Amino acid sequence: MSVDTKDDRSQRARIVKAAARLFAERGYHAVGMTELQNAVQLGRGALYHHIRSKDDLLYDIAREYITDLNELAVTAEQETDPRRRICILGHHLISMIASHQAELTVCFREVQSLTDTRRAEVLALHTRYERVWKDAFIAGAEQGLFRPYDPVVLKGVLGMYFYSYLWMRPDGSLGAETISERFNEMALRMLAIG
Amino acid sequence: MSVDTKDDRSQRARIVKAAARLFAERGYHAVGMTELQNAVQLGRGALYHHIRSKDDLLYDIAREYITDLNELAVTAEQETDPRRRICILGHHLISMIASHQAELTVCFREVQSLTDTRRAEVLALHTRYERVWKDAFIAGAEQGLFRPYDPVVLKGVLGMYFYSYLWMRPDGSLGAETISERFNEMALRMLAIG
DNA sequence: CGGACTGTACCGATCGGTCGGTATACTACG
DNA sequence: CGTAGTATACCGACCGATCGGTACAGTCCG
Repeated sequence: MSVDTKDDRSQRARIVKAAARLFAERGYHAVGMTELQNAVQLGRGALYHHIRSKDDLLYDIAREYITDLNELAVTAEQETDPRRRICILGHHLISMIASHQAELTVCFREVQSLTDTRRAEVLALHTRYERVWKDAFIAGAEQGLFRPYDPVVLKGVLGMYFYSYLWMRPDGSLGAETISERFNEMALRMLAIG
Repeated sequence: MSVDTKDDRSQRARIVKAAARLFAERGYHAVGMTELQNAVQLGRGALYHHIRSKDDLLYDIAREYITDLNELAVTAEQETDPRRRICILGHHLISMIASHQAELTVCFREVQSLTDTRRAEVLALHTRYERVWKDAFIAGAEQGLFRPYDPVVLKGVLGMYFYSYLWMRPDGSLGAETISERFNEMALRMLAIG
């Protein structure tokens, strides 16, 4: 595994990464394959040697990162204390956004550009992820720790976290740790009784 | 002024409305002028008799609604109590999203598709709007009503409100009044001291 | 040699936008 | 009155450019 490895996998990874950045910056439909080919310094034929289609690129990005989020969520579900579970979920979410902002932006914002069946599949993964949060809210309510479950509260809390992909800056003065700590504290305030 | 008025202004309004809906549903670059012309049942020439360009359409929508939001914000600034000012801002914002969801979606999500100068202009209006919220947070902090001003709290609160354009449904069981009341209550919790 | 990798020339389709021309209604003028 | 003139609203054919994707020949390397 030398640094100048040029095998298929690493080239493909380069392409996917560049595509995620471009799609996040300007939107899937606004980015042409010529732009992508220039970004990775490859000819048209070489580009299509590594990928099947533009849509596949979007699909791979959108599916991979919501899947990762779901896998992290599964580990969070092992935490029995609803308050701590919320904090773990929040921490994972903000960390993912901070470390893969472009990919998560594509994952959240460009789902609509997928073909119908693929969009449905990816949206199901999004729903599953939200479900984990919802379950934590309900568990906390049943244990008398949180206010009774309210979908508006769920949407409000998720909005606070999700929206961060739009303003967070990797080189910003605010680190992911700081943000997730404050957001977690605010989420618990929103859920508190009384 | 009969109901079947076909003058320039009303036709143009029909076009802008249809464009906002299409842009919100599928994204600016994904919508072709042929689609728009079919949506308003007009030929290509007639369409361009009423508008100058596709970009102008996007510009008009994005600028008009963030301007409206700013105008409402100005009236909110007359309220001296920071807590009530927040509630007024939240109420206006949620009401606007509920009553003009497609237009606000375009206003928030499709700014990136504007040309550079226009995007800068519209983003400045967004910044101005956020500034009104920020000022309310700072005023509350100075009066000892809110925690010290924290940009993360500001982003969190705004995220909660803004994100609603993605999930709110005009025919949903949740009315704009319910949502804004709960969001306002949560915003005040987030800002409370201690 | 053979196969992985690459660049280039090219494909049909579609893009946003323009063109010349038509139908209709209102106004002006003899 | 009739009719010529003007403005508005509209149509559909058409424009050059660009779209995503393919064909194919050449190169490099084990």
